[in-house]
Amino acid sequence: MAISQSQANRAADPAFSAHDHGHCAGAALARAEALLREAGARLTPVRRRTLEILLEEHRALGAYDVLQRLAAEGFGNQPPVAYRALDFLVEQGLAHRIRRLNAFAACMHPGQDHAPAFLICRGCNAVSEAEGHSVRAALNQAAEARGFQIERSNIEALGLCPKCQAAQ
Amino acid sequence: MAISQSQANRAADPAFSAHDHGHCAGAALARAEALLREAGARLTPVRRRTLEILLEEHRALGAYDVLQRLAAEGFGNQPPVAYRALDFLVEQGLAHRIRRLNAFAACMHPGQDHAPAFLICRGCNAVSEAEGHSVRAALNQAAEARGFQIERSNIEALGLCPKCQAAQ
DNA sequence: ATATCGTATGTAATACTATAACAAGTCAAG
DNA sequence: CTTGACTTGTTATAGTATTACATACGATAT
Repeated sequence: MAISQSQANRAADPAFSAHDHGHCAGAALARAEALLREAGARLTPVRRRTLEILLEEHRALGAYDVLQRLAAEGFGNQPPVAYRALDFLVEQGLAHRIRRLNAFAACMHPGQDHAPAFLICRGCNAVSEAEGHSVRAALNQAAEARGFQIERSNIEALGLCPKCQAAQ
Repeated sequence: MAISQSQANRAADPAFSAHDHGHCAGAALARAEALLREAGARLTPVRRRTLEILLEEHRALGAYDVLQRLAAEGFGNQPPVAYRALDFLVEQGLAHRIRRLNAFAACMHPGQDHAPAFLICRGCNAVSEAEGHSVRAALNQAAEARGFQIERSNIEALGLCPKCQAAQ
């Protein structure tokens, strides 16, 4: 058989494999617009452009990377310009902060109540937003056993994606 | 009954409740010494003092907080002094980096192969190193399903500890 | 239309976190 | 007692994030 067992069993992960990214990013942007309309929040030009920049790749970008892009396109070039747009997107659930990288990544499942576990490839810098409900559940249980009330959490893993493992 | 159900079922968490901290910290320090001897690494004065400082409380300290303490005690007062000691402790498994806080906390279970899930109280700043093997297992499974190979991970939750919930 | 109020943007200044690079000192093995 | 690995100290700089304030925009109510 030509396909290995691990590949056969593997869920397709857009972050780690070729896919129609135009569709992927476009859909996320469309959903974002709808969500904001519903929430009564404004997707202003800086915010929209910031989200588009994050959506370009399945990677996390530092605030200053984003700022540089924004400034080159005529927006302000001081840190708060980027931080405000990024913080807004995070608050609205349209982006995530990747603490291990001091960086931000577009949310791939905006609107869906999801529990992202981030898989960060140190080979190609791709960031996958893995479905982590089971991880979250285990974390909730551990917290509950101690009477701790979780408000926010971050679950991140660093390692190698399938492609970069093969490239070794 | 005087004790609530949640309290009765609750595992005692040293980070969130009164305990013999002298013993708690002393034991961790003793284990650290033994581990380093075994590993052939040196617990120099700066390193030892850094670990002691972290062990004073169940809290995470920023590198510059530690540096200030060290400098006041006659050690160097430039950032690398603190970062080097802290990085050493983290490498040796005697301390953990809390990414959400850009800070460091002493490991409460040095030597034991554990999978810490950090519970960070935003009320009192206490940091508990919860046992997270089940969390880690769930994360491993999510990663494996995507063919991702985890090398390091960080699992952190922000919220309120039992005391601070009551204090609300 | 236009006055008003909350929100958003732009900028300057600064605070906080982290690393690179090099010199000098320490310690154990040979 | 010398070598070589490691540790510490210092200078300088890079990278990340926030505070404070001024200006501009946009929806709403006159």
